[in-house]
Amino acid sequence: MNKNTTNKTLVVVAGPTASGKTSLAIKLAKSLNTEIVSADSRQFYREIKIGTAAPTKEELQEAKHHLIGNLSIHDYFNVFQFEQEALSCINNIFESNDYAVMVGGSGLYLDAVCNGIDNIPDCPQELRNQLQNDYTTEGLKFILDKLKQLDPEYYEIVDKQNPKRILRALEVCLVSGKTYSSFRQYKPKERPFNIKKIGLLWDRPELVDRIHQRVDMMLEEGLLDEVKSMYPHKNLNSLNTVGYKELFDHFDNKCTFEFAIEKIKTNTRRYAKRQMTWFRKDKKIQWFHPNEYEEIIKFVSSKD
RNA sequence: GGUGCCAUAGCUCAGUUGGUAGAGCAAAGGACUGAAAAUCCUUGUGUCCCUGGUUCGAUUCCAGGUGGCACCA
Repeated sequence: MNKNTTNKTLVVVAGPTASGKTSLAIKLAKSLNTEIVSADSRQFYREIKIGTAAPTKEELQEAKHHLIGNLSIHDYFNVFQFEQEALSCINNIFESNDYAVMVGGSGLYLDAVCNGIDNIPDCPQELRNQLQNDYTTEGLKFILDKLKQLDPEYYEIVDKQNPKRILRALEVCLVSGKTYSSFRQYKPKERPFNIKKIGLLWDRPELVDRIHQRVDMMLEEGLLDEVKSMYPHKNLNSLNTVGYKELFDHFDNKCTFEFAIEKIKTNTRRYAKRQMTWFRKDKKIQWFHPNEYEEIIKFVSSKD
């Protein structure tokens, strides 16, 4: 199906945390009479609703959401799986609808759906643990040298101070017997639908204010209890998340409660900043102030 | 009221034997293909409280002011 002949449109709502994505997505879904697919790398864990600012019960009733609370913190999940599942949701919605709404703040996840992501092999946990162990005991240079050997091409361009990048490349080389570079095609996948991207833009001081208020609100809603109940699982990746890791430190007596809360605010501000760094690069995003709803609707329903 | 100590970056503070300054934190900018709310990189931020004095030159020494803290009345 050609892009120009389809009348299906995926409306993407992007923006930093606390920018009002959830409520805009619901408004759009209601007015377009359609459903929402979440692209949030934390809100699909059902145990951590408060700290991830997942849509509330009431919000979920206003519009049908997909990929919210559909996983447990113990489940393994990755971007490639996300691409498949999100696409399948979107296609289902398009069977009875011309529009679908996708909302989320995880840039990599949004891009996986909009542009596709290369099919690079996954890695068994044992090998991953072993490589991680190599890194902790032998150091960065050791794994870097290994990568130089296995994939000299990627070695040239890899961020040599970022162990995660190096370890991922290594595991792919070892699992596949091919170079990591050979999988990295970056060939955009054609999607059988139009994509319209909306970005929510605030002045920085306004956004910072909203972030602080939201953290305070989370506390009122019972964040502390939620984090407490997650404490036994604090080493899971799904809980390496702003709002949780800081309070785990407090429970471990590494800092006071007040300090942990300040740290949550700081880390949320930084997270928002990183999100903006990612989104700014995407020239297809049309930026709006969140109260420009008329303009947003006009943009969504415009022909091009 | 008296005495002592302090006043330097947004914050906490270091420093300059007199040649206009630097750490941590915060902040800003950036990278990013299966753990991405993760992980990683870069970069500053200044009437050195004010006024006068000494000096070629004062943020640094001296005096006075102002503000803060402590102690004594």
